[in-house]
Amino acid sequence: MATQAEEDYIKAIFKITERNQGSASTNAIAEHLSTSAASVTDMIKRLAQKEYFNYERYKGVSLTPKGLNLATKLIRKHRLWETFLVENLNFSWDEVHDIAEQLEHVKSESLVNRLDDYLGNPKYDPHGDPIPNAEGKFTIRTQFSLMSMNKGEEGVIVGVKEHDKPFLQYLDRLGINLGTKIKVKNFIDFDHSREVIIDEENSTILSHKVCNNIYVKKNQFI
Amino acid sequence: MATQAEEDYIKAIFKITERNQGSASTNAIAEHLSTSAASVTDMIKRLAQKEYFNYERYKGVSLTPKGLNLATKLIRKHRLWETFLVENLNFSWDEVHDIAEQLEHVKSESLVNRLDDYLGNPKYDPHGDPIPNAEGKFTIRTQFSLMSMNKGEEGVIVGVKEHDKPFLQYLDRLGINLGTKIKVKNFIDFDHSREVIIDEENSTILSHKVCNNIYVKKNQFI
DNA sequence: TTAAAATTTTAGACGTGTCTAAAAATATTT
DNA sequence: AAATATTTTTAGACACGTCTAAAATTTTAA
Repeated sequence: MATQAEEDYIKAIFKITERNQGSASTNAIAEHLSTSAASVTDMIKRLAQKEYFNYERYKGVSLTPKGLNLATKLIRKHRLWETFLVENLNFSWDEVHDIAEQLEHVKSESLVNRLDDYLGNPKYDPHGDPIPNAEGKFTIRTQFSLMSMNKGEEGVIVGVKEHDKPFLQYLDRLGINLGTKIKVKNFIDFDHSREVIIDEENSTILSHKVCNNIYVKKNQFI
Repeated sequence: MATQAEEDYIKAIFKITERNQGSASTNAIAEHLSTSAASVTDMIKRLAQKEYFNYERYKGVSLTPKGLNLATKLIRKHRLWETFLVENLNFSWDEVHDIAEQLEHVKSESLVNRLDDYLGNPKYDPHGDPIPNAEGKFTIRTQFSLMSMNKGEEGVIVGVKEHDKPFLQYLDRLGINLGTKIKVKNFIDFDHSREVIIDEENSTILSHKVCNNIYVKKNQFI
């Protein structure tokens, strides 16, 4: 049974290799976990011995099937708890990360499966991220960054890339949530920002960085 | 912020001093936590320094107000989570202890308070134990052990002393739960067991030990 | 292609929480 | 009150997870 620290490493490597396919570098892991590269090397060696990682000196690490399996379970738990916190306990989407980070380490297969049922087997969490089912499979939705939309196009917000608290609070203030309708009104070439219309009402400017962090589903009618 | 291990010690001392008022002995703590007396001494010294305990060599330990405050919070969390597991996720009362033991270490004031509200601010958990409120106060009910009832008397089950899994499962098989009506039909003097009538239907024999572990409220009409 | 920069690993140390074996203190018996 | 038994503490060790400083390796730049 993996310790909490071990689980944190496994999740970190999952998150890192999720995007830049391949292997996670020592430095990337250290940054992700706010620890030193030396600690990461130590830990990696232990976990490689426990067969969670493929590891070769100076070459970074990737998850073995065993590691991937555990990572998926952790992601499942994390996202189900986030859903519970938002849907049932009325937390807002920027408050749930740290609590779910603790709850995901609670060990009980039946707990997570009953929670899943209690929530109605949701497919996406409050940030729009897919929730793996009990077999570890999850639904991938065709989604695009808001940046990739053309002038005049319309879409619905389905997720965010960063779960950074101030970022989510900023979106809240703009009235942007999952399910919010959004239309690109204008490109501002100078700084690559966009003028958008939110829910067919307010017009506002979203920076290049913000647009890159918002996922939309195009041409969807509610 | 107390670690998980520290919290376990604080709760153990609370539980021990709850009954035999006064102080908890090193050995009692060791047994409660399934560890060695030497480890307990080590740990006690650290925690006394952190002002959770009053401690004097060879004299046992008791909780300071600071320690009592933390213990009460842990009890509150434990019992609220047990209630959630039974009421919302349909666990039975013998399955919830180990899971709640993990959940009680999750640190978030707002989580526990929102959970409390979500559950409708329950006063008692699924074992009939009182749940401290946000201020640490809890309702003590006038309750008696089943053993103290006279022949012919009637009462309602309001709690159990031991939370031992096989014991709770045994009660389940007999149809005994919180709220179950029970009437003492006969004393069996030979072994101090009792013949009782459960919910005005089945008659059965309960041993001296079992009767001592069941709490009833007498003369209560539903 | 060699030097400089960045990354990664090793070495050695530390705090937490645990252990066993032995010593010290307390409690119980006789 | 002395001997014995029990409880508690100390001493010394170890695994986990962390750290800093220095060495080794790889990558980048000149």
